[in-house]
Amino acid sequence: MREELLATFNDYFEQPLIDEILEEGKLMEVPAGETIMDIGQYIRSIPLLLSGAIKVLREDEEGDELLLYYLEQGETCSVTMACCMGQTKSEIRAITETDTKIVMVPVQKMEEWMGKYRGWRNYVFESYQNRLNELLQTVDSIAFKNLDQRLVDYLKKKVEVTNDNQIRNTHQEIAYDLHTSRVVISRLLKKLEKMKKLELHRNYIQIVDL
Amino acid sequence: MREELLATFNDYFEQPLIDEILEEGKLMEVPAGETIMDIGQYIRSIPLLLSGAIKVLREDEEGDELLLYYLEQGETCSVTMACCMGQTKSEIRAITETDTKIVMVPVQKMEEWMGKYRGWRNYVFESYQNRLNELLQTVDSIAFKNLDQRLVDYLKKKVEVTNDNQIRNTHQEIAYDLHTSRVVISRLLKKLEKMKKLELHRNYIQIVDL
DNA sequence: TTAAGTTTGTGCCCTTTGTTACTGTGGATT
DNA sequence: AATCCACAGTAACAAAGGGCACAAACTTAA
Repeated sequence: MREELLATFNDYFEQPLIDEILEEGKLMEVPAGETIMDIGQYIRSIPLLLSGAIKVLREDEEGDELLLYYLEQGETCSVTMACCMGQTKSEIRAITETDTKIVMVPVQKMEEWMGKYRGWRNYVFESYQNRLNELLQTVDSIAFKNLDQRLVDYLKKKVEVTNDNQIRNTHQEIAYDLHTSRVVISRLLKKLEKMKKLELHRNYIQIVDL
Repeated sequence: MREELLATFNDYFEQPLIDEILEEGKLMEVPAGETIMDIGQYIRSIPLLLSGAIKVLREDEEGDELLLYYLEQGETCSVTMACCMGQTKSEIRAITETDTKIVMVPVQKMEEWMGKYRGWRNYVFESYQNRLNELLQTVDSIAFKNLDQRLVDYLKKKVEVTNDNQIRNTHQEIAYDLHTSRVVISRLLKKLEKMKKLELHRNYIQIVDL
């Protein structure tokens, strides 16, 4: 765990902080597809992502979903932090997109470190900034772009995050992430296939050139 | 200025911090409708809102707009903070919705105070949290709701923020905020009028019961 | 092998939202 | 009074996206 922590966070965190994280944090290895945080849950620790990717999504009262953004190596979930600090229930759901390694840090420590370590403060700050910017991107996407473009962006991001040119999802799953219907996604994917940007197969999509 | 600062921020800030703000901050009185921050600008100070309301909006490349949220008394713009800290250009535009009083604090001070004052640190964090939550609301709104509901929400919020049951805007202005066209807004407003929820007049809308 | 379930393709129609174009109206200007 | 102009109302049409139904293809289990 020490090596992985250093590899990912050495640039941000001072040595004593690394030591404290090693002492207080709990390492978790989570396979892809697990829900590690759900809407309405109370949260007592925040995740530092050592490797892999986590997708963060929002749900409304009727159970309709929407992908907000992915967390990648070295990142943490500011929305979760916000919930921790405010002692409120989680506003989001987090699902591992790939196999991941996560260090879970208890909330009390995170508050303590805020006063104690400059590196931690900067990191937390930077996280908030990144999350705000990602959310702005998300807003842009749903407000200003049409579904064709959103789908292409989604596929690109997926390739980047999973580091795999084959997207192993059903059309229905993609539809959930983009908050639309399976039929619509099938239609748009077919259009992209005709444009030679990808090839459709059963249970996976081969990305050619987006 | 001292009284206004105390009235708004006394619960958050310790006395020496208040004194520093008085010393370093610049008081601005801005009439309604002024752009106090624009997309692409570099930002060297962050605003603390003493009274009034500011609307914060996003714009895409084609100049299409979308209202993100309002800032009210005691709040500050975290997106602006994020830009300051990251030394990047503003991602948003801020326009005074009503007449406002604002204290502008230079960025360097704000960073200095982060280490020095617990109250400031908490305030800044809480601001980020509020902004994140507001943005999530915005995402919900545009992702999950249809225009009818978004318009009603918009009008409600406007009444709350301006503290006035008459909304003094043209249909075109409302259309810009919701990123749609004037014709569509006129249509929906007419529908709401038929439902006795409001009365349409030239240049203003009388809210009856939303 | 047969049956059942999952995934994808597609046609048809509906709703929501956006666009264009034209009309009317009240206020301001000359 | 004549003119101009910003604002609002409305009809007609277009486009994007969603819903339903059904077929086809493939997978898994019995």
